[in-house]
Amino acid sequence: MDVRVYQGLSLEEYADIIRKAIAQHKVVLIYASCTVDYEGRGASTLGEGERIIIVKSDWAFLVHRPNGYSPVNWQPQSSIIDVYVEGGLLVLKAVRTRPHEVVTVRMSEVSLVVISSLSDKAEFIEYMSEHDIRDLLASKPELVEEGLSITSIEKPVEPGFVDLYGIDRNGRIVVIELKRVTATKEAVNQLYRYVQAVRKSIGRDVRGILVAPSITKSALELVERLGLEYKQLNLRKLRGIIEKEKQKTSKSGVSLLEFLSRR
Amino acid sequence: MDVRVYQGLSLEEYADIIRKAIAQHKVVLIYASCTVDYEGRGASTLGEGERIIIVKSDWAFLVHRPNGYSPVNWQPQSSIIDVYVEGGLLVLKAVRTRPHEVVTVRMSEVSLVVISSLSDKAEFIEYMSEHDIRDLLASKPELVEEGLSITSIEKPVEPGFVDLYGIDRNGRIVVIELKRVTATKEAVNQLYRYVQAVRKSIGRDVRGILVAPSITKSALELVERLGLEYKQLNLRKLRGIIEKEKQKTSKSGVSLLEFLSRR
DNA sequence: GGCTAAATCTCGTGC
DNA sequence: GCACGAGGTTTAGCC
Repeated sequence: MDVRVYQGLSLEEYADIIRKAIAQHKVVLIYASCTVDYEGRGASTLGEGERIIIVKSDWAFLVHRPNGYSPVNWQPQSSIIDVYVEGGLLVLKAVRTRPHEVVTVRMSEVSLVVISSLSDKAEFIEYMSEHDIRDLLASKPELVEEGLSITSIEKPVEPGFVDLYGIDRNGRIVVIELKRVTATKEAVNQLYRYVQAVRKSIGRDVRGILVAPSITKSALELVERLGLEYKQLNLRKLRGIIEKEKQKTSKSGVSLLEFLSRR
Repeated sequence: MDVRVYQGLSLEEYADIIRKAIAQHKVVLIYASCTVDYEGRGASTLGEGERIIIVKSDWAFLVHRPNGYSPVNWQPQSSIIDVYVEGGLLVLKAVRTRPHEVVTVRMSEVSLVVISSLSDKAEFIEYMSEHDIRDLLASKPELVEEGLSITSIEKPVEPGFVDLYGIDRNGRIVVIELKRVTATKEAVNQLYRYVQAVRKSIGRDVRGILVAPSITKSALELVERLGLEYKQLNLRKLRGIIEKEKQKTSKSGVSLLEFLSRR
C-alpha cells in the first residue's frame, strides 16, 4: 500500500504536494484547522475548527467534523479542485458544474497530510434489497398468499411501475406494492394510485396488497379506508429461505457469492 | 491540534492503541487492506481491498473506498466497537443496537493509524433551506401572487402538513406546497392529497398551488389534470431579497450570521 | 419512541 | 441529459 505522510511543512509546500497529488488522482487526506463555505443549490458557512478533509481519486470531496456520520460539507464529484495560498491561508476550492456548486475550505493550520494510492478492485455485493425480495416473492407467491400466481414483475401502468402483478385463487387481479421497511402513508397512496389505474384500464375490480415487514398506524387506517390490504412480511423468514436456497445451490456447485449476486 | 501518527507496528500493537483511543472518544483513522461484512436491515459483503476506516469521537463509523462520495459501509452511531486480533487479522466490529446492525472489518495489513483529538466548536449555519424560503414567502406572499395573504404556516391537516395556507384576493382558500428543487409527480400528489383533505374539511372549493423553481413535464401535466396550479419560484431573486434584507439589518446592527441563522 | 417530511439528499436505471 | 424511485437512506421536528 502506497501511503505517504507529511508533517511540519509550510503552507506553500503543502499546497504543492496536494495540487500534484490531486492532479494524479491520488487520495488526499488533510487534518487542518479551517473554515468552510458552501454556495450552490443551498448555502452554508462554518467557522474555524479542526476537521478532516478528504479528496478521493475521482475528486469526490468531503469535509468531516470530529462527530457524526455525514460530512458537514462535500461535493459528490468535483470538476475542478483549486489549491492555492492566499492571505496566509491554504485554500481548497472544489467546484462542480452541474448543478453549479462551490465548496471553499480555508485552512489556517495544517497538521497532517496523507497522500495515498489505494488499490481496491473488490466487488461490493448487497443482498436482501427490495429487488431481491421482489424476485423471491415472484418465485414463491405462496409467501404472500396461498393460491396466488404472479404474471408480471415491475409491470408498467400509467403512474409508474407495479412491483408485482398477478391473479389470486378466485381469478381476481392482484396489484402488490412491496416495501422492505415500515410502510408509511406514502406507500399506501402509491399502491392506491396503481390500483385505480389498473381498475380503470381493465374495467373490473382489482385487489391491492401492501407487503411490508411493518406499517405505521395511520398508514394501516388508510389501507382500510381505501379498501386495500396489508400483508406482513417476515424478513427473518425470508432470510432463512434464502439461506436454504443457498445451501441447495452450493451443493449443486454454485458458489455463495454467485447465488447472492444473482438478480 | 493533537494528531499522532503510527506506522510499522504489529497488529496487536495497533489493536491496543486503537482500543484505547476509541475508549477515550478520540478520532481514529486507519489505512488498511481489509474485507468488510455488514448484516442488519440489509446485508453486504466486500472482498479484500485498500480502504480508509474512520471512527469518530461519537463512535460514528465509516469505511471509505478510494472512490465516491458515500462510504461503502458505515454505522451512524455505534453502541459498541470491538477491537481484537483473530487468525492473523485485526478485526474492528461496530455494533448498533436499534436497529440491530453489525459492521465487521477484517484487516490483513495496516499501513497507517492516526489518532487525534479534534476541537471543533463552530456553529454550522445553513440558509436558503425550504424552511427559510417558506418563512420568506409567508412574510412576502406577493412573491407568490398579488393579493394573497397567508394565515398559517405548516398547518396540520389529516394527511400531513400544509406548507403555507392562506386566502387569495377573491376570498378563496389557498393551499401551497413548496419545493426548493424541481417538482416531480410525488410533489403534485402530495399537494393534491392536502387540497382534497382541506376541501372535505371546510366543505368548499380550495385552490392548490405548487411553488417550485422548476417542474418536470409529466408533473405539470398532472397539475393541470388535477385542476391545480404551478407557480415558478425564482430562487436567485429570493436570494437577492435576502441580501437586501441583510444589508438593512446590518445597518440596524444585526450581523450577517445572526440574520441568516434566524428562523 | 413513533411518525412525517426535507435533503446541497446520493445513486442507479431507463428513456 | 432528465426523470423517477430506492435507500442499511440520515436527520430534524413534533407529538
